[in-house]
Parts: sequence; C-alpha cells; structure tokens
Amino acid sequence: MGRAPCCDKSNVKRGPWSPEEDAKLKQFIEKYGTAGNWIALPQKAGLKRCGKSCRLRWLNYLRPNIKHGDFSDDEDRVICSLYANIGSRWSIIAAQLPGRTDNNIKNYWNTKLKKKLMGLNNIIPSSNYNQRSPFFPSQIAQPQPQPHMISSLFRDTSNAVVCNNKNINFSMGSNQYCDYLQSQDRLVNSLKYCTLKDSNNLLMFGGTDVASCSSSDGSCSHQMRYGKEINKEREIGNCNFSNYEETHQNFILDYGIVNNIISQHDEKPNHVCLGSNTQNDQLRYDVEQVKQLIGRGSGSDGENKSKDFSLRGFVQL
DNA sequence: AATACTCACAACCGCCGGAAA
DNA sequence: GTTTCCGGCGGTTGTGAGTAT
Repeated sequence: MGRAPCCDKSNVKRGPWSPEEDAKLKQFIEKYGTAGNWIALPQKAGLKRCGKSCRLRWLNYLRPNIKHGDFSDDEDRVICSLYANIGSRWSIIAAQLPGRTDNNIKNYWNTKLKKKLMGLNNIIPSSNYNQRSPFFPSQIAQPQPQPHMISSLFRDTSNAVVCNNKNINFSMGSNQYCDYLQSQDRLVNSLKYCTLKDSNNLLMFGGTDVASCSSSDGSCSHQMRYGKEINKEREIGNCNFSNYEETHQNFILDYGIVNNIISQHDEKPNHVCLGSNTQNDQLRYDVEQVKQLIGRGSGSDGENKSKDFSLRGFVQL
C-alpha cells in the first residue's frame, strides 16, 4: 500500500512565498506554535500551503535568529572540516553553526565553497580513492574535493574541530588518511563493535564480537578479540579501545597495530576493508596506498608517525 | 534594448525512521 | 506485529536577479 500524499496538491499554492503568507505563518506560529502538527497547521493559519512547505519556510527563513548573508572564514572552516569527516550530513553540520540552516549550508557548499576548494587545490582526483566516499557520489561524475585537500587546507588552524551531535563526536586527527577514514561514519559505528579478522586476503574492521571491562580508576577499555574462527575468517591480532572520559568513550586505534598485523600475517592482505561482513557493505582500501599515505605524513621519525597515524574518535554513550 | 546565459538560493520531492494507533 | 502518519533529511528543481553578448 502506497503512502497517502501529505496534502491535496491540486488545492495548495506552490512556489515563492508572498510577504502576506510569511506574515500569516509567522503570526500564527508565534501565537499558537505548531501544536506538534505541521500538516494541520496551514488550514488553521488560513494558508493554502502544504504543511511541509510551511515547515520549511519557517525553519529556513522565518524562524528567529536565522542568519542571512555571507559566511565567515570560521564558518567555512567548520563546514569543510565537518564535510571531510561526515560528508553531506547537512543537519549535523548546521547544528554546529548557530543561525545557519541545513538548506543554507547545502546551497552554500554546492554553489560556492566546493568551487572555492577545487580552485584552491586545482587537483584532479585520483581514481585510486574509494569511490564510495562522500567525495565521490556515484551519481556525480564531476570531480569533488577530497578529504585530504580539505584537511591540508585547514590542518594548521583547526586540528581539533569537534562535531557534536546526539550520536557521535569526532575529534579530527591530523593524518590525511585518518581524516579520510573518519569521513566514513560507518567506520566509527563499526569501531564500537570492532573485531579484526581476515578473509580472502582482506584485513577487515567490523563485526559484532566485542567484550568490555572497566578498571578501578574509572577508565574503560574495550578489547577486541580476533583469535577464533568466525565463519571462514581467522583471528589475527588484538586491539584496545581505552581512556573512558565522562560520558564519552574515547577510542584510539593506533595504526601501528594494523601495520603489525599486516606484517605478521603469513598471507599479506592486499586491501584494508572497513565495514560489516557483507561484500556490499564494505569499504576497501589498497594496502599499498595506505602505506604510501603513511609515508606522506608529517612525521619523519617513528614517534611522530605513531602519533600521526593513530585513529581517534569519541563515541557518545 | 533585447536576449541568452549564469548563479544563488528558495522551494519541492521522495524516502526513511520513529511514534502512535 | 502491522499499518499509518508525521517530521526530518538530503538531493534536485525552479525561479528570479544579475551579467554577458
């Protein structure tokens, strides 16, 4: 059974809102609120508009404290940083910019910021990058800014941009590849239930096998085991989440651990794979590419490398 | 001055998830 | 457990102003 339309489309006005309609809507909402029902609102307010249209008009234009006009450099920076991390999740990005709406930011990105970044970088994206990145929507053939372009632009000044939302907080790492990995929120989700295992020459992150423990000082570590057979996959290593902080679980997955596993493994994996077990829900990264990116990191000695290539994040409990 | 083109932004559409019935 | 409804979201389209020819 199909869904009923939200309104009688033949009987509602469409297109730009007139000042009179704006005034009616604003007056009604200021007096009565939405009463928790946008669909019924237009009739009560005497508007020949779809409820959804009223909602959008209010949220994107009429609502108090909406900022109109140019975006500041700081706002640009936040948008770019968050886009590099989480992709086109405009509502989450908008939550970090008071007065800006998701629609506003989306339009700004599509019409100005994206072009600005592409102009600054002047780089044609390599086909080696994962095509399922938010920077390579499959439907869009035109080149998109890549995470490392964005992070390299803003690295020095916004190394610790934090994205707050009800589910996930990110703390940006400084490494290009880790920035890129963090842009896949599924990675963060899978890290919550992380197992490492190998299958068909792939090193995989993801799955559901997780055990947790707490220490006396309040810290918490989640140990991931991958020492047993899981379907056809063998266990190949160990990894810890550590440093429980207040309401957040802070995880650090040191890239050295991954490297260790790769080097100890008798059949060298040729891909790093993130996501669940099904082939359709995985993100694959070429191991050689990963190594190359490590080599391009800012740290030249071992200590810095280890610091640079850890993967950091906060998962709100 | 008229027309074509570009750009920015408002508005719409369809899908999805959660809550209620 | 299933269906229905609604709000929210992201992608896309429409519109009008500004600019180029």
